[in-house]
Amino acid sequence: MAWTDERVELLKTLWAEGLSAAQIANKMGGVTRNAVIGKVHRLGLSGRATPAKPQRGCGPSQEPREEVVTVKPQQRTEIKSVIPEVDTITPVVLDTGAMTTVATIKNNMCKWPIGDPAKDDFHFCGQPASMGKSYCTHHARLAFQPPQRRDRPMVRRPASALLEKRRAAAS
DNA sequence: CCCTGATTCGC
DNA sequence: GCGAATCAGG
Repeated sequence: MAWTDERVELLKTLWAEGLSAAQIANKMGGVTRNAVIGKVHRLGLSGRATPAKPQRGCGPSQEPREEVVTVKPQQRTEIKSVIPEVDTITPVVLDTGAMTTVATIKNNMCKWPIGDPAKDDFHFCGQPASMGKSYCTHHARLAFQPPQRRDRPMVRRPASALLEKRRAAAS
């Protein structure tokens, strides 16, 4: 599938529309999200309302986009009661929106570090973690990111036959 | 595990 | 120019 004038136009439209690369790819068909992203970059139109994108390394310039967000009085469910007894030491009972410090951390609590360990506001996630686990379900997936192919030094796709095969499968 | 965009670089 | 593989992150 080639990038015809029409397809490029559609791509730009959908991209401006706020659709993700995958969604665009699915909508257009014949292309993968990678193709879409690649094309988007080549067209020079990247990063629109893209959240979470602090540029590789450490982006120096960050748009001070200050927007007034409506504060929603999120009603918290009573999950606090789930937290079992606090045997042994730890007289500190900071829970109500407070933080879980190294002193209050329990075996069944997520040990995902939050904040700067050098600062005193450093604490842990503290969310319920599976028995024997160190993190909650959300942080566990971050901690155990599946090994993403590290055989080759970088990109190395020599077998063109394999490419054709994958292409066919994708199409 | 799902997902997002960003980047590299053989083709 | 293209886009798969990979990276980096939510």
